Amino acid sequence: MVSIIVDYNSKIPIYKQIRNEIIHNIAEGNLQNGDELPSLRSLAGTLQINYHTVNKAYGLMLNDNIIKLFKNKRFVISIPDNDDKSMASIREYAERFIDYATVKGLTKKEIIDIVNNIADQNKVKSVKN
Amino acid sequence: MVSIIVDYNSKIPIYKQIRNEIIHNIAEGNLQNGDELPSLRSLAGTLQINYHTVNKAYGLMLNDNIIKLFKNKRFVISIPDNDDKSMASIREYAERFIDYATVKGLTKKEIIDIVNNIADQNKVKSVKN
DNA sequence: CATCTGTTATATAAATTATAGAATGTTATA
DNA sequence: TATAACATTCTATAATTTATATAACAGATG
Repeated sequence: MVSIIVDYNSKIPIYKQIRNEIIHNIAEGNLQNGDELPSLRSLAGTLQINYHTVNKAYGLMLNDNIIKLFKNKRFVISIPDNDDKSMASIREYAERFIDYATVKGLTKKEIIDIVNNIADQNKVKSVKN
Repeated sequence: MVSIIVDYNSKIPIYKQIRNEIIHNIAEGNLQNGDELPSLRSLAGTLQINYHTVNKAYGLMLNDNIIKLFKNKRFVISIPDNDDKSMASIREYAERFIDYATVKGLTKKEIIDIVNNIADQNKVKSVKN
């Protein structure tokens, strides 16, 4: 069940929220390689926003090797197997989270528990392909 | 060894970078409860930026219960023991990281390894106070 | 062909980010 | 007490980012 929810009053720009929501749907297994995304205009209509805002969100994911644009003008989830470029981003996300949790006094066990808890809700592979 | 490094060309605003750097220093154990932060003007001078920008960074941390202002004079690291409000933020950071890592095909073990790796560089408590 | 699609261009408006200066009041200290 | 150092508040400005709006264009689809 794919759902894209945006908070129009959030401090996070809408186009970033859209990207986050789609990534979350992929992580949960609701979207996977080969699945088509809604067209710019249709998603814009659903969310009641301008389609350039959707285009900006898709642009982020194009640049991040998460989706591709096919000749038939459809955006499709397409994540390459080896994407070394992304490791730096992953570590940055991780550091931001762990630094903050550490500062707030969480123990290592508590941090790992949170990770396990969230990962278990995702379609995380248990082994490599 | 406290170090605050900002990238003036980053897409991340300077005031957020300052906050991130200070949080990183606390997580690493280079700064701890009771330590004084540089004055607005002195840090602004060091970083060659306007002191209002530093003020905005400190404002984020005041709002986030990481520092306090003593007697209208000095900003001091001051992190309360129980701060339930922060748990939501911590989980948001965690979700962003784990979603992205999941999408990029990392296994649960690999994700935990990254967490362990980063946590070991921090002064993470092994047990609660 | 008519429609839907993404692309590109231009334009506008609001909000955010960053800098700047000045006035004010507090604290510390010499 | 006088001074310096400090944070606070206010106003102002400029650049950038965010979001919307409209239009024209070309490829794909039915």
